[in-house]
Formats: sequence, structure tokens, C-alpha cells
Amino acid sequence: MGITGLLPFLEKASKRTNVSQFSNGTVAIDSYCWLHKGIFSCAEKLSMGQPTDAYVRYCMKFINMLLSHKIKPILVFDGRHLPAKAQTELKRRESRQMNHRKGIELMRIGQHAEARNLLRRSIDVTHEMALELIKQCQKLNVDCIVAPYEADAQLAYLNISGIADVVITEDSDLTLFGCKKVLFKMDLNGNGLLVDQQQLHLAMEIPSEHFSMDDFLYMCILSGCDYLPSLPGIGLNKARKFIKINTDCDIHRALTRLGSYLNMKSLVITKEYRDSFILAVITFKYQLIFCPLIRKQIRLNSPTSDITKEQLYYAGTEIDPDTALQLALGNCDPFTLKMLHNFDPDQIRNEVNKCNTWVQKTGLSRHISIWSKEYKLMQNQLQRSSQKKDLMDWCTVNSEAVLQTNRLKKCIFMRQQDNSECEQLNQKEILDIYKSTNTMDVENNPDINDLTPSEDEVSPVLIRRKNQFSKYSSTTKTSPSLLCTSKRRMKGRNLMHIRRTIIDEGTVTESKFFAKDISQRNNIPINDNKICSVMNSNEVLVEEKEMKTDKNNHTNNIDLRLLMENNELKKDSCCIDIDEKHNTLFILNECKNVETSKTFNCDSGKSQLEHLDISMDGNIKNNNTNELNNINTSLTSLEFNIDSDFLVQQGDINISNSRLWSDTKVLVQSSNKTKKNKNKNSSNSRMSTNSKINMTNSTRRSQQLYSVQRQQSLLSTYGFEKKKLQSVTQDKY
DNA sequence: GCTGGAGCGTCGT
DNA sequence: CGCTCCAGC
Repeated sequence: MGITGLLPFLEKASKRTNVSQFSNGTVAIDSYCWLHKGIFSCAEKLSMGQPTDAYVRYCMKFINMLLSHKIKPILVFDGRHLPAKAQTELKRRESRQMNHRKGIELMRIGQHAEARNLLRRSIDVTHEMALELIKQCQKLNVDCIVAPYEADAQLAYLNISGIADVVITEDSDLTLFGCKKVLFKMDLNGNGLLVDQQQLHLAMEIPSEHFSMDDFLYMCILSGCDYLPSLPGIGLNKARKFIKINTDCDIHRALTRLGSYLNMKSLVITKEYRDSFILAVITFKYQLIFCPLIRKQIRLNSPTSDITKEQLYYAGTEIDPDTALQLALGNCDPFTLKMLHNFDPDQIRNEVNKCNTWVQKTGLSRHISIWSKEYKLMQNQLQRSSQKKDLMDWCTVNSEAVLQTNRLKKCIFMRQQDNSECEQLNQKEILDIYKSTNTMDVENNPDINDLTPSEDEVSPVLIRRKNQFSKYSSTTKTSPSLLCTSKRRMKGRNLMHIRRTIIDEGTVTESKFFAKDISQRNNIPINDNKICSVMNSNEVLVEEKEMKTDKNNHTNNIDLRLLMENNELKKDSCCIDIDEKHNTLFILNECKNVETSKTFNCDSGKSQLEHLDISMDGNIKNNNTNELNNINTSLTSLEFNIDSDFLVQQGDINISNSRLWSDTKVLVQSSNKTKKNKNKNSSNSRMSTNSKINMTNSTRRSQQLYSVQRQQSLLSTYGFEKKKLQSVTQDKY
């Protein structure tokens, strides 16, 4: 079913594109779509019970295409049926059985063409078929995951949590689950239709600042969805009209006015319909999914306290943890829970997982598996750093900035390159983070904590993002509604009216998001052999001790104090680029916006350090103090001479380590520019990453400069203001 | 102009 | 599962 006519309805929010734009990224695939189409090539054999692997070969063609674009595929499969869909599934099964009987009968009579047609319609994708594909994928180190219930919710989780950059499917429902990006109708060449959540307001004909995912969800449910048939005469257009007119944030109550708003006096909205509507909303928002990183069943979004267990029952119920894992791995039948396979991700050979390149000859995917402990580790690190906003792996403590790169390096391993659009919080989410008083506070909310994993194992989506749908952690007891949308709150409210946060340069302020772990505040080994530190005293000192390569044991000492002598390395703002081939150190002084270069000596052997960009945000402290205590210092690029595939640009690392800063880049763009411009920007960024090896140093530096400027403007945009000297008063802007 | 049901195609050779 | 067509309101 899906949402009838949703794809054409979303035309304004979609664009033709090729999957290659997600090169070096990760895609999550609704495997059912491929299997279902693949079955057509061998429907007769299957209906006759003859063995065939044609459908597996069909799916592998797509997978190989993705691998050839250096894309990591994650195949997602359906699990058990939701209670809400039990009726639908029953009807489908009956229909298939009917077609099968008729087909056999026609075949017997001799009407082969007609019989074939019916038999094709009688084939359903079984878990055994899925398992054949899963086994084939596991041979190639391609990740698979079986959802506890619907693949849709699982796919959305992978997308929202940042594990996958985009979802490939044919089912328009994915947008309702909150996916950021969905690629529909992808063909074997990789061409498809990309629907971007950030553009949904265009289809809704609502200004982006008033758009909320809740409204979009309500509209789609009203027009009829898998969990609730539509009221007679209500389609997407009527539903949109109602949502646009409605100002009542309690949708349960608002629905009573549906008839009068749409001039459909005969329309009767029963309480049963309104209750079912809320259940449908809950099923979309809080469906049970499996987090591969913590290996537990969790919910797509954290349920608010006003949602009862009875209501959550419709969104799926947990099973015991061991079975849940086996189900997710595809080892057992979702319905009978009978064991059919014995895949154990912990037995995967480490060398396959650790390696991060593609070996074309073997066709073996060398991506890090989501089931790998190492992937889990990296995600946790990323998440911890994200949580504390230790985004750049730099910190400034007691006049000493310490560079810690081992984490950064791991992040590079994990996300070789990020698609800049993929990881971004949208503008409203950022705003919500700053203005929200309770929903974001996952850790302090006992109700939510009950439903979320322990602190060590909190899923990325739960920590990094707040529930994208819920606007409040509602404490009202009026209805099971997902009550208020932010629409009303946003009305007439301009960013500039938000009370600004004063940044006090005199104290080290550690935000929940940007602070660094205390344990990390010392010299920390970059690698096994390297220690690198930056100290802020009267002059910036960048010191590199004991640079050794692993293989040849060459020592490469670079004392950057040299740079200070000619004032080339400014305290407040600089960028260093080491070109080892030419023994040259490039320096960009951002205050002067000039570049200088300096030759240095190094051993003839290969050093591991190939490119080091250090950027210090001068504007934050631009009133001057010679002290550098509070410089917002950030490592923006560190490239290792390992493999060309690892060469990561500053922009890429910004994203993998600093979701907020990189995200805000697009916030500014998207809020000020047209869709066309935005697309242009993103394609530029993709282009640059594809040709990153050929990229000139000056391009890198100019990007970096832009990055710093962007951060400053964003500080202002999001309500931060530098504290005025000798003034403690907080003024409203 | 919008809704909604019926009927068709999905692969591959 | 989506798409197209078309009758009906």
C-alpha cells in the first residue's frame, strides 16, 4: 500500500540523481524491493518448488554496482509482522493463495500465459529467499540486518543515526519514518529519484521555518497509510489543506474539525478514528528497531511519558536479547524463531574488517562491518566526542592545547569521506537543541532512560539527536497526543529574538556538546609512536616528538618553533600544511590572509604525517588578549600517508568529527539559498572529494578559511555572543 | 480538481 | 510496490 500518490506529491522535494554521489558513503537498502523484482525472473520455478538462485543474482548485480562506486551497502530485511498490519498481511496471504490455486488450474488447462501471470502474483518473498541473499552477501563481507519488524523503520534508524547516508527503496513510507534522504527507483546504472527531508516543506507548501515532520506525518496518515485507511474522500491534497489550516497542536482534538475545515459536512470523525490515528502515529514514530552497535532492540524514537505500554504494543514488542540478535543477524526465522543459519559476526576475520579499501579483483567488500567490534568502537568514540562536543579533538586547558589524533584517525578509518549533506542536522533541530528544555536531556530523563540502553551503550541516534518528531517531552495529561508541533511556537519568532548566550573569554566554558573529556587533557599519543602537542604560552608552540614510521623506523623531527621566529605562525590563526615530498611547510595566516611556505628538513624515509592543518579560530578572541587561553583551537585536517583512499579532506573530517560545525554550514546555505544553489554547492563538495587527491593545497586552505569564518558567523546566528570586556550584564539582543 | 478502484508491470532472453 | 487510466463526486 504505502501512501497512495506520495511520490508524485513529493515532486518538488525530489531530484533525479545518481547513487555515485554517495561514493565513499554508506547506503541502506530495502532488500525486499530487489528481491520482489528479482523473483519475477524465476517466478515459475519458485511456484513449482524448483531450486533457483536467479533472484539472488539479480540483487547481487545492484550490490556490485554499489561496490564499484565505493559505496558500502547495508541490506535490510523485514522481520515479524506488526499487529497493526496483521489484517493486511492476512489479506495478502489469502490473495496469493487464491492466485496460486488459479494459476495451477490454468496451467493444467493449458492457458500458460495466464497461468504464469497468476503464479507470479502468488509468490511472496520468504525468509528462506532472504537468507539465500544474506548468505551470499556475508561471503562478500556485505552487511545485512533483519529488522525486528518492518524494514522501513530499521532503514530509517540507520539513516537517522548516521550509519547510512541514504536509503534505497521503492516504498514512499520511508519518508514518514523520518529518513533524511531516500533514493527511489534506482536502476542498475544507479540513477534514481532522491527525496530530501529538508525539501519536504516545498511539497507541503509550508515555509521551511513552519514545517515540522509531525505535520508531514499527520498529512500522510490522513491520506491513508498501512496502519490506518483513509476517510472517504480524503487524499493527500485534502489532508494537506487541513494541515495547513489547522492551528491546534493537539492532533487528536484537531481532527474533530476536519469536516468543517474541508467543507465536507458529511464527514464523520469518530473517536475510534482519532484513537487509531494516534496509534498510527505511534507506530511510525516509536517502532521497534535493532541497533547493530549496541546489539539491542530499541525504539526509533524515545517514547514520551504520555505514551502507554498498550499503545506501544502496536509499534512492536521486544523479545529476549539473544533471540533478538539472532533475528537481526538473519540466523533465525522471524516468525517461528527457528534457527536456520549460524552467522557469527565476531568470527569474521579481523583483517577483512580492518582494511578499508576495495579490492576490485576479488570483488570482496572491505568496508568495516556494522557488526564489527571495531565499528562499534568508532561509533562510540564519535558519539562520545559528539556528545561532549569534543569535535575537533583539540582542547584548551590551562593555557595548553593538546592535540589528540588517535581518535581522529579512527574516525577517518570509519568514514573515509562523508557526504556533506548526509550528516547534517537541519536548522530546526539545531534551534531545538538550543531552546529545548527537556526533550534533549535524554540522560536526565528517567522515563526515557528506562527505555534506552545504559550510558556506555546509548545508541547514536538517542544521544546525538533528539527525537526529531517530538517537540516537547510532554508532561500534559490531556491526550496521548504527540501534542504540540513547533509550528505555533515558531510563529512570529525570529532567530534574532532569541536571548543570546554570552561567551566569556575569561573562563573556560565547556558546553555539554563542545567540552572535552577531562581524561584527555594531557599529551596523548597520536599513534603508537607519536606525540604531538600544541601549547599556548607567549607563543604558539607546535611540537612533534618522535615521529617514526612503523615500517622503517625513520625519525622525522619537525620543530615548528622555527616558524615563530618570522612571525609566520600566528598565535590566533594559522594553518599548517606539510608537503613532505618537497620538504615544505605551507602556512596560512588567516589574520593576514597570506600564505607563506617554509622548507624543513626531514629524513629521507617516509614519514607518516603527510598533511597537517591546524586552524585556530581567531575571531572568537579577536578583541585581542594576547593570551590564548580560550582560543577555540581545532584540528581540521590530518592526513596519513597510508593509502590514497584514506586521504581525507578537512571538510570530510569536519563532518565526521564535528557534526555541528559542518552541519551549520549547510544550515546557512539552505536557509539563505535556493534549492538550486544548494544542489550546486553539494555537487561541488562531492566533486572536490572525488578529486581530492588532485586538489591543490590552496583550495584546501581557502576551504579552511571559509570554515573558520563560517563558525564565527554561526556563533552569532545561533545566539552566541562574545562577552564584552568588563561587562557581566547579559543583554537581550 | 480530487479521490479511489481496477488493472498492469516488475525479469530476462 | 508504484503507475496509469478513468469513472464518479
